Amino acid sequence: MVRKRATLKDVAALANVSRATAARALNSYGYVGDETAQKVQAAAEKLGYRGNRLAQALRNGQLPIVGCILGDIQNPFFARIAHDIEVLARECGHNLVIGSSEEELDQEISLLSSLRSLSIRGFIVAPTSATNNAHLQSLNLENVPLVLIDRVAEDVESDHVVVDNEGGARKAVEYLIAMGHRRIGLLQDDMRIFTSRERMTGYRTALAASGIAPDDRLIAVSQSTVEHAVDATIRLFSQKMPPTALFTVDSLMTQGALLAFRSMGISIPHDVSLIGFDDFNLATFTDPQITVVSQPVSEIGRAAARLLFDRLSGKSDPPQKIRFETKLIVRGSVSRHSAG
Amino acid sequence: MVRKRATLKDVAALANVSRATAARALNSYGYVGDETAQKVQAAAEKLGYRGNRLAQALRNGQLPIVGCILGDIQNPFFARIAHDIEVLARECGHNLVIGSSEEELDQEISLLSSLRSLSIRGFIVAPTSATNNAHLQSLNLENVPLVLIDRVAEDVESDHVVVDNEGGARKAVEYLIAMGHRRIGLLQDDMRIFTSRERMTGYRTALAASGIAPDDRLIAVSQSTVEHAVDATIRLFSQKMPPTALFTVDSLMTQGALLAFRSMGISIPHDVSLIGFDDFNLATFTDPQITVVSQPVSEIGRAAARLLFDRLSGKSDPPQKIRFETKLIVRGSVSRHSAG
DNA sequence: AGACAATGTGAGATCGATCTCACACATATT
DNA sequence: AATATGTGTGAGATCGATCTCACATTGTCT
Repeated sequence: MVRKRATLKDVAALANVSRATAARALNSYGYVGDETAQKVQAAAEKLGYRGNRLAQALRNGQLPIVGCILGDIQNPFFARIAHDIEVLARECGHNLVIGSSEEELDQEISLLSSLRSLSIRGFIVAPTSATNNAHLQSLNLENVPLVLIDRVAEDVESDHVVVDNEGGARKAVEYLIAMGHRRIGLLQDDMRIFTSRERMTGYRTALAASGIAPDDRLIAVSQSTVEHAVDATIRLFSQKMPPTALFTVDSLMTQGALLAFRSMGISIPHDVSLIGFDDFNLATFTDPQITVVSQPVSEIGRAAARLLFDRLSGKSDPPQKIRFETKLIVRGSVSRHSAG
Repeated sequence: MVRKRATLKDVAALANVSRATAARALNSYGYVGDETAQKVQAAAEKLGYRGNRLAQALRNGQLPIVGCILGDIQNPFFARIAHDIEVLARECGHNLVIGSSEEELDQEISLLSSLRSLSIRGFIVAPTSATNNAHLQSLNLENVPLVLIDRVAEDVESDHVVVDNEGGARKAVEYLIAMGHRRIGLLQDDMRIFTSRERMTGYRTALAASGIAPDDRLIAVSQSTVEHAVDATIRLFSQKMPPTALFTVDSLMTQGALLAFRSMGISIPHDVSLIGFDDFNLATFTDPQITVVSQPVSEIGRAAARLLFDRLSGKSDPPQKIRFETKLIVRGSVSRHSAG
C-alpha cells in the first residue's frame, strides 16, 4: 500500500491549528504558545512529517544543494576532492550533486545549465577549458557563487583554488636536466585544460633556461586515462630517437606510462627516467619507487568548499585566489644520463 | 548588476499571451496556433528562458534526479560505478546526487532521509549493513524505486546487482590451497558489509572443503583504505606464525598489503603469496604481477542504472536479481608452498 | 439553419511551505 | 479611561509551472 508523505497541512489539521501556526511551531520563529507548539510537535512526530525541501526551496529561492562539476571522478585526484567537498557540504547541511564533464566543454555547459535550473545554491567547477567560459561568467551575472578548482578560467572573476603547476613541472624538468637528460618527453592531456597548459609552460621554461631547444616530437597528448596513456607512451617511445626521460602530467597517465614501459621491455630507471605529476598509492611500491611532484590533494577540496560556503553565508570580499605549493618528491625512478 | 532569471510569466508577457498558452507552446501539448507558438518561442529565446525545475517538480511531484549512496567514492570500484551511473542518468535526462555513507549506517540513514525530502525519483544504494535496513524498507512502502548495488540487504524486496563474491573468494582460496598453502590469511573489511560476509564465507568454505581448520589469528579486519590496510597487514604478519598466503577483499586493501610487505621486507611471491579481490590499474605492473579475482566493474553500474530507469518508466515486474560472475586471473603473486 | 465537433486561448486552482498582514486579546503605561 | 505594547493566531498571497475547465471562434455535417 502506498502511503503519501505527510504535509504541513496534515500536521496543522491534526493539531487543530492553521498552517501558519504549524510552520511557526516547527521552525520556531514568531510567537507561538507553548501548549500549541507542543501539540504541533506531537502531530508532526506522529505523522512522521518531514518538510518538502522542494516547496521550501521554491518559496525562498534556493535548494540546499551545491553542485560540483569535475573532469573525471575516476581520477583519484578528483575522487578525493569530491569526497572532501561532500564531507564539508554535509557538515553545512547541504547535499552535493556531482557531475562529470569528461573534459568535454559541451558536456560541462549542459550539465551546468541543467543544474542551474535546479536553483542550486552554488558551484564548484574544474573548468574544462581555460578560455571558453561564457557559461561561467553568466553565473557571476546572476550572482550564483562559484569556486573554481584545480583550474582557472580566464575572464571569470571568482574564488579559485589551484596548485603551482608551472613551478612543479619546472622543478621536475630541472631535476631531469640536472641529472643529465636533454631529450625529455612530456605526456600531457588536452591543451585546453588549464593545468595542462601550466605544466607545459613549466616544462618549456625549464628547457629554455638550460638552452635546450623544444622538440614537438617529444610531446605526446593523451586523454587522462590509463589506457590512453599506454598508447600514447608506446607511440612516443617507438620513435627512432625516443626521449631518455619522461614527465607525465597526472597520476593516471603516469600509471599508463609504467604499463607501457613494461609492455615494451623498457626498464626504469635504466632505460628511461620518469617523473609524474601527482602522487599515487603504489608510487612507493613499484621497483624502483616513482619520483613525483606531489600536490596537497587533501587540502584542495576542503579549501574550495570552505570558500563556497563562506560566499553562501554572505561573505562578499574580493575573490580569493588560493595557490598551493607543489613538492618534488625524489624517489628512484630517475637516473643520471651520461650525455652520448 | 544582478539579472533575475526569466520566468514563464515574463515570456508570456513578452509574447502577449497567457501563461497557459506559453506553457503549451513551450511544452508542445494541447492546441496552440502556429503563429502564437512562434511568438512564444521567440520570446523565450530572447529572454533566455529556462524552466524552473523546482516549480515543475513541486507541481508534478518529482525531480529528475536520482540519488546514489555508495560506500566510498575514493575506492576506484565505486568511482567507476558512480561514473557509469552518471552517464546513463544523463542519457535519461536525469542528474545524479552522489552521497558517501563512509560505511557508517547512521550516515547512510541521514543521507537517505535528506535526499528523500528532495523528492528524488529513485535510489541506487550500496547498503552499509546487510541486516539493518528499516530505512530501505520504507522506500518500498512509499513506492520509491530502489536498486541495491554490490550488496544485498535482507528483507528488502528490490532489484539488485551484485557479483559472485563467495564463488570468487572460494576460487582464490582453493587456488592457494592447491598451491600448497594451509596458513592462509584473510584481510577483510567490516563484517556488517555484505560483500565482506560473502567473501569470508567463500574463504571458509574453501578451507573447510580441504579440511583446514579456520584460525581467527589469520584474519585481520581493516577499513577499506590503503592506510588502514597497511597497518592491518603489518599486524597480521608480525605474529610468530604468520600466514604463508594472503587473500584481500578489495583493491585498496590489496595495495595496502603490497605497501606493508615492502616496508616489512617481505617479498612476493617468495615469502608470501597474494591474491586480491578486484583488479586494479597497476596489478600488471608490479613485479610480480598480482593475481586477482576480477569482477565486471564496467557492467555493474550500467546494469543498476538500467534497472532503476526501467522502474522509473513504470515497469513493475518482480524484483530482478542480477549476479555477475567473478574470474580468477592468475598472474605471478602466488608461488607453490612446500609444506614444512 | 441548427447542431456539433475541432481548434485556440485565458482564468484560476494546484503543488507545499513560508511570510506578511490584520486582528484578537491581554497586560502595562499615562 | 484611553492608549500603547506584547502575545498569539489565522487568512491569504507568494514562489513558478502545469493543468483543468470554461469560453470563444471557426468549420462541418445533417
